[in-house]
Amino acid sequence: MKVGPERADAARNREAILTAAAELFDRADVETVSMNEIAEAAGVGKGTLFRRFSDRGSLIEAVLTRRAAALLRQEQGPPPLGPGGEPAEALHAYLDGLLDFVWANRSLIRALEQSGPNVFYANPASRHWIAELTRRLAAARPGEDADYLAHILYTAVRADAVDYLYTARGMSLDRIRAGLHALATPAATVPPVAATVPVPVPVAVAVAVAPAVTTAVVPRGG
Amino acid sequence: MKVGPERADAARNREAILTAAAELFDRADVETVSMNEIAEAAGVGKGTLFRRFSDRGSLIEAVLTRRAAALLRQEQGPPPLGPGGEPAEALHAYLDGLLDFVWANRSLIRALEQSGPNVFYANPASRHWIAELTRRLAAARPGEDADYLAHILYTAVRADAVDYLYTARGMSLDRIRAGLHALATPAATVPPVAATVPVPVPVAVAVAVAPAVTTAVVPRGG
DNA sequence: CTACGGTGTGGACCGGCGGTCCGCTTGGTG
DNA sequence: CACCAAGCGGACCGCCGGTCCACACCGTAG
Repeated sequence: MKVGPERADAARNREAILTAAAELFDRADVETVSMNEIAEAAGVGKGTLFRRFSDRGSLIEAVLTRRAAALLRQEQGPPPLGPGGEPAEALHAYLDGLLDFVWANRSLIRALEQSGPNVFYANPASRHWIAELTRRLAAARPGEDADYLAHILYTAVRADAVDYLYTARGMSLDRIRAGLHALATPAATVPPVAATVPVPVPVAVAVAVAPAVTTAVVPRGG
Repeated sequence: MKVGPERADAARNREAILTAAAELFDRADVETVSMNEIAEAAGVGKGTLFRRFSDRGSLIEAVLTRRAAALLRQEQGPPPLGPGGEPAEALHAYLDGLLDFVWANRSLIRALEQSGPNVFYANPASRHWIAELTRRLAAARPGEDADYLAHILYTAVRADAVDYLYTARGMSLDRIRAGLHALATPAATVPPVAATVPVPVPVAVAVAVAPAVTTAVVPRGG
């Protein structure tokens, strides 16, 4: 397993592939985008495509990981999204960040969800987010089953679920957000819940689709 | 479009296909079961298979619909699962029924979830269950966003989610059930929630996998 | 019981998929 | 510049879901 420097053409092709894949996946209906198309759009051969990304799933994961980087960076920034601050607020800010991320990347995430059993829950980014949710829930709602609740909250922001609620059921993103926050609010302190949008919606993350950016993919001599 | 009686051999083959498919799907990893295999296992040609079930998704749906019949029948029985009775109890009994059904048929439901975008939410049985959940939630928790909550509760019993919690996270079915009930409990009346299993677990449905049963498919020589 | 029409059958066949292979090209190095 | 491994690309593979059609067999009319 060579981890060393990548040849210039290889790095260039990796970029081309990731960019082309991201664009095609965003266009629509990820299921219908074939590896052939991606290779062609990226201007590389199929062999090259599969040399960089061993299979379909790992390509999708790579595209998504890059998108997730923005969110992960913010997690290490200042509160409320970053560590520290009041537990309940930290939890709600986190949920907002997650929902915004999912919303911005929903078609891609749907692709990931479809790409194999359990990859949605089992992939590293998800595990990180669930763990973080669990931590914040445990802080905000001691005495409850934080682990279970974290999984449910994370399930509640699954791309296909959110997409279905929005597209097929006509729920606004704000309504979904409000519901999510209500779900996360400790039973003890929950107000009557005004069924509208009482939540602050603070940080909002704004990962958006992002123009890919590269920022030194091959650090090499790190 | 002939809707009348099916020829004897056609009916026999339909049964054979449904039975074989159900068995293969239950064996493991639904994604890996091909239509070819099903046809072979059922002892029919591929043409026959596709004549009865226009595509993969509709075959899966047909198998599942048959399984769901048991649950739907109980819904029209006596309370708490059937109509009438105290709202909160009706809601919890319903969730139990749903969870048990999902548990008993999880591999099949996972197949359905994978068979296309939104088919999990959009198929008739799901819509029915979600609507029923909404009704019971609205009765048990007036003033809240019952529609959203119903979808979240239904999402919380998605086969892959439950399966992941059980298999990968080692949560017992009882723990999952307890979490589900806590989620459904109105904020106002929720006790400290003992993180263990305080729920009654009343009706339990017991749909199980059911040995398919045929009930006189090929009368012929009566 | 026989003749017959059309529904039902089955497996060869199809286009395209994800993935592999390998002879040729090209970037990096001394 | 010479060298050669890393990289490349597209022909190729096995198999998938799905289609097609010559033929079989069911059910009925006589």
